[in-house]
Amino acid sequence: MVEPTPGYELPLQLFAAFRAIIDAAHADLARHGHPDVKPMHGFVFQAIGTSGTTAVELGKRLGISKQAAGKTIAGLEQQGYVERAADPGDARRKLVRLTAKGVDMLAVSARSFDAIQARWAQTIGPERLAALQADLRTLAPGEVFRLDIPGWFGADR
Amino acid sequence: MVEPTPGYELPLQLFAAFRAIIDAAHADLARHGHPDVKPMHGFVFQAIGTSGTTAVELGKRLGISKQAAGKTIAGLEQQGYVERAADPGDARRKLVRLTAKGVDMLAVSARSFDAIQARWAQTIGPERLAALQADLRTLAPGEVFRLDIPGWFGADR
DNA sequence: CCATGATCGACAACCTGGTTTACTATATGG
DNA sequence: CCATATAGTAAACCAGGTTGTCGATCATGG
Repeated sequence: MVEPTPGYELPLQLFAAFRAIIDAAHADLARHGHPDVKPMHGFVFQAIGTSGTTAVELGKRLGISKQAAGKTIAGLEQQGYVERAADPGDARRKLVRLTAKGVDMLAVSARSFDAIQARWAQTIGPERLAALQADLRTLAPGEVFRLDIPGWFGADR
Repeated sequence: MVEPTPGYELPLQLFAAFRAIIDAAHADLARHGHPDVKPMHGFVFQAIGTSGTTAVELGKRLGISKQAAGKTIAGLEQQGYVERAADPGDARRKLVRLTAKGVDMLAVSARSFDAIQARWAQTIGPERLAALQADLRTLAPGEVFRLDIPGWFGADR
């Protein structure tokens, strides 16, 4: 058995695992008062962080245009997860910060991710999970997380 | 150090690894005569397979509506990757099959995925990679691969 | 001190891909 | 022979991303 699996299975497995985590986390979120957040939003909140940011900065962190970041912020503002305030030191900028609701969502999702990780550690053993993560770090060295999934996946150009 | 990484890193690592593979494969494809295929298309080709399928069947396999499948097929047909023919046994159905170009693309991508897998095996060691794949299979047991990434990622639940 | 250039946020037009709803054509079974 | 189910297509719409543009506001160099 030199070649147990065809090479195309590896990316599928990676993605299935990714999706399994995200789905589990969002099932958790729905159960804890955040039924309307989309998978994307979690990453946006993470990128905003507790100290706030601006549209341009958010765009850079997520690897999308500032316009796209602005649209996302507008949507999140309407849902009550973030709020915008003028920057006292620079009238061009608008500070984007998480509301209490946004902070709560971030806390719930952090707990959820930790719980999932713990469950996985229990399933395959903590040392196996640690090895898995170490190997992933080696193979896909830590780049910034980029959020342009739809465009990346579907558009090439 | 009981908890070396916060739980939210795990999905990010998984996705980064997934993306690294896909990007490498498509760089390969671009170098071998298929510069205009998008990440999505590879999965579509895989779902069509060498024996062909229909729009409805394709939609089921990819977890998207038959209309979306039809649109994708139309695009691929225009690019010369698939062709449609009437089903002699059922005048409602239209058989979708890969053209020679489509088959070639599938072959190139298969070779590419194998090469990437081999490279990874070399990097972390074959037994580590085997362990990684075995663990992923355990943690995200083999579901059907679903292609509705854009909608899934961005749609509410 | 001010002109020039860079930066921030917003708007508009457009693209891709997905969804729902609706309709036609063809099978199939009571 | 008719009722129902299925295959494919089209239209209208939505979400999210992109580029291009613009006004307002800094920052800097002459």
